[in-house]
Amino acid sequence: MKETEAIDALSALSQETRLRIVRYLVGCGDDGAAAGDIAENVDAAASRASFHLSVLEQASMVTSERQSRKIIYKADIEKIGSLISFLLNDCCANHPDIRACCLDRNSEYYQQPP
Amino acid sequence: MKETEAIDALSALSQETRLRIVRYLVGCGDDGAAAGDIAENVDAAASRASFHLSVLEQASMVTSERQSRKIIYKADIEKIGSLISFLLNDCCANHPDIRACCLDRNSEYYQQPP
DNA sequence: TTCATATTTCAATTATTGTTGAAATATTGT
DNA sequence: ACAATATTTCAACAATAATTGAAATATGAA
Repeated sequence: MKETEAIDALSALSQETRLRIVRYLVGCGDDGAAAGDIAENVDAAASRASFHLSVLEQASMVTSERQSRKIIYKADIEKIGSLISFLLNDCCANHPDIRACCLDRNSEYYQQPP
Repeated sequence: MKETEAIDALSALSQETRLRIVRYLVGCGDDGAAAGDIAENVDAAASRASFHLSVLEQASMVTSERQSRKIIYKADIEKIGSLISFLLNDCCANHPDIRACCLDRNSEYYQQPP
């Protein structure tokens, strides 16, 4: 992920309504959710949700696809991961103390350091 | 880290000059760098660097302390880690695919999942 | 005290972002 | 074709953020 993409992504996530949308969509998993459903769940007018969804899509944090009348949005898990990777590696030079903060001791990926 | 703090942190990092400042300060490690040194290194006027440093400090991404004439800024490694934790855990519900993106296979903490 | 250095604060300006409701577009069912 | 549903686009406005250069503040040295 390039710096400009990362800035767009960070900027997209730095807004309450949009952060709520992402949280909701991550929870929806691969089913995603329709724009109207999202608007209702984050308690925003349709036009407002639509605007914020377009910002998130611009920043590649979500994808959209029309399914008959509805437009289904999904969190773009890989791109969100890339952003976190960017923060860890590019931006923070893979700093070991920053990395340590992020490891979840309950994750199956975690191993006590030697 | 609370949502409002996370939004402040994301917002602070979503700006080119500020991202450069953080990158530079992470590179400076525990020595930190003086405001003037930072301004020069990110190629910004003193007042502009000062403004952006205050935004970063507000958001707890950096700390400052006066050392005689100079004001030394340091990256707040722990808080930056908390932000990444927030993205991984709170915001993204500890989604395994997002977490996988972020784990560095060369890290001593990494273990192949069972 | 006076001067030089380091940094911040301020006001003015410009640029970007967010909100609202109404109108426009796209799709489906009758 | 018409009506109903789902969503986006638009224009107007309000709010926030960024840049600039000049002036103010703090520190240390002669």
